[in-house]
Amino acid sequence: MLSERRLQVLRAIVQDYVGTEEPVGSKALTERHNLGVSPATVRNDMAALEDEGYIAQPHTSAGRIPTDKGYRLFVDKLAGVKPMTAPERRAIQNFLEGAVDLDDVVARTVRLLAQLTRQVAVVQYPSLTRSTVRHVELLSLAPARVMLVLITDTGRVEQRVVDCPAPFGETSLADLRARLNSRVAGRRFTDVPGLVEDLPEAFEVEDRGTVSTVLSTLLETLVEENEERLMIGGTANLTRFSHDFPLTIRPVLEALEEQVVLLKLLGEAKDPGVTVRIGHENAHEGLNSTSVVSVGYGSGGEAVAKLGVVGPTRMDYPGTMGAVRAVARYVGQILAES
Amino acid sequence: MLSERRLQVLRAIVQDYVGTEEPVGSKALTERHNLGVSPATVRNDMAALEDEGYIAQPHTSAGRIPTDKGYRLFVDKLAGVKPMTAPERRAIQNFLEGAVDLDDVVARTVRLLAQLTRQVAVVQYPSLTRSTVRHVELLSLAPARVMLVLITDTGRVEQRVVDCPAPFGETSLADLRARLNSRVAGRRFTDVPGLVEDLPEAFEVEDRGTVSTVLSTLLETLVEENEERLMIGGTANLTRFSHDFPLTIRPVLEALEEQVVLLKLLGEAKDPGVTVRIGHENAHEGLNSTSVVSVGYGSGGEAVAKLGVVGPTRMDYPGTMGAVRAVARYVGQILAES
DNA sequence: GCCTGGCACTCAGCGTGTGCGAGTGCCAGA
DNA sequence: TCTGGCACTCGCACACGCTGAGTGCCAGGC
Repeated sequence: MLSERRLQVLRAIVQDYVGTEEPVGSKALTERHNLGVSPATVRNDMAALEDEGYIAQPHTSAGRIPTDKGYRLFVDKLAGVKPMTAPERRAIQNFLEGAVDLDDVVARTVRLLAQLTRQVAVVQYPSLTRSTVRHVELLSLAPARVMLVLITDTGRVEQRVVDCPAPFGETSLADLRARLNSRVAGRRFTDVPGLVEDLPEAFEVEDRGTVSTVLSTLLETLVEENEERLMIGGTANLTRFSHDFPLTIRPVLEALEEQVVLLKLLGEAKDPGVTVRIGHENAHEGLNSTSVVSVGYGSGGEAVAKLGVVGPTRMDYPGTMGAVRAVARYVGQILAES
Repeated sequence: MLSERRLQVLRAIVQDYVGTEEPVGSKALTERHNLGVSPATVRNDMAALEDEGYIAQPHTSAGRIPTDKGYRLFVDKLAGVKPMTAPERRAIQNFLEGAVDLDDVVARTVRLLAQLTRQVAVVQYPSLTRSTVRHVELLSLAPARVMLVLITDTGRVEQRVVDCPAPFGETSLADLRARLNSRVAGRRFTDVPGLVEDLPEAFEVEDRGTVSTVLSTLLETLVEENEERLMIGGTANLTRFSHDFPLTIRPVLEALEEQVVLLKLLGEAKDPGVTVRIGHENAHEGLNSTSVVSVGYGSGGEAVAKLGVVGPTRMDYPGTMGAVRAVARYVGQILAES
């Protein structure tokens, strides 16, 4: 177990390193933080911290920098979440309130997060697993062609064109529309399959094929929608660090282009609160020199999707976590209102 | 007017520079291209080309590199468009044919372009100015709340929630839906305003306010939709050139995040064919060291939107133009089919 | 037992100096 | 008009030495 002072030293190292972006030595530490001890003592503490793997030297005769493990300890034990100031909170709220539709909410959130944290922002579209169906609309495009429009309570609209096995009359269509809505409107996506199972039986034999086709398309859409989309922004912020890790920017950009990677990244975070994954804790290789700060957000109490930022391991964790948490809260509010 | 040989020399310089990314000298030129003259002669030609502003020296005692003006001449007079090979064309077609909806088409196109050209790809969503309305759907969410869903022939779906000034009954809603669709279905966006102008008059006085509100929201949506969205990909390719212009990557990334800038960029290209904007020809400062190759695409003969790539001025113009043109063609085909 | 000051050591970074070589411009001759 | 030759320029790579920040270790003090 590390002594209290050694933890202080580690905290000071992390803070200084995040600020200066340069390895920090024992003398500088005692000067900038009043630890009440001499550099020599700090050196001993540093040696101990290095033995334990919390800090490392880039090369002999250089200062120390925190390791992933050091950051982890810092985040877990040494630093809290820095709350946003009241003006900042107001600014967030104002900015988000101008949104006109879901796309706009997500786009604004991305820009906001990127600006606040000066890092790369990633926002997942609200998921539909927890969502409910607001309305299902069926339109006849041609005798044997139906357009299916699904409207969710999160404001998403999805459409599919269905080719029917047989012509389908307007009255049958209206009938199906009415029956469908009375059963699934207001219900959760996950419940829909069970609710419509026996629906074809209510129709004439010649229409049953079409009804089944429409229903299976609907179920398909529900599932597909679950494969989330996401939006990303602020990649220009990556270049702020390019002088430190110019060769790392490449794989990071590549990873950020792979939606699958990002979805996994966000998905891994299971905590109810803000989750931080540091350096090698990220499964994806290209992101081994970055940290991901993410959190779930949702319209009710429940999280329906995630958002977060990607930045260098050397980031201002308390501030970033505060910003991410605050943005998530306000996005949740906005979604609940609309 | 430049002599034929001098044009040859310019072409050779551009080709070599694109290939090697290093300033090219007179000796290397005569060795790699059989121009039939000695390096000394080439030097004289180079001096002339430099006087005219087609090439420049990064510093004394270095080889020459093409200027923006040089590239311009190269693109206009010295190089054609390199057509795709048959296997490449097949690959493009196969890749695009797997798309399930409009989002998917655009997403695939971006990835395809980025891969083919190994540069940053930008694809504008198909514009709606030329589009027609397939269907307008109205749903009652609450007594004084209506959801408006607009479905276009390009497969786009847009929705807006309308707060009505007064409660609006189901029958009135059905009436409005029917009248609206009979007037605008199949019509062009631009024609819609004139077609619905007198529609409120057909309704009872107490409903007219609501009808007007719904109609103006519809018109708003049509206009807003015109403010195009776009998708971008392949930014990781920028890093391939970072060793040449490490300080330029920042403004480029920033410019690429500004949708407005990109839309302007694509919008500027007026030619029916492939348009190339080189270096300082781009209005935006951040893109002064890049070239933009763009082209319109559309489902019929008409171009409904644009797509293109952004890369360093030192790019393989014939190949890039070929790829851009080919992709645009196939995307047009796909859109026409669906 | 822990902290402190002192001391010798290490080593990245920086500025200077030097040689190399690619490339140039110019000129006289074919 | 082209060519070969020649002197010149200058960026680049490498070697060298210095400096200073930082370290580890140790003996002495509280």
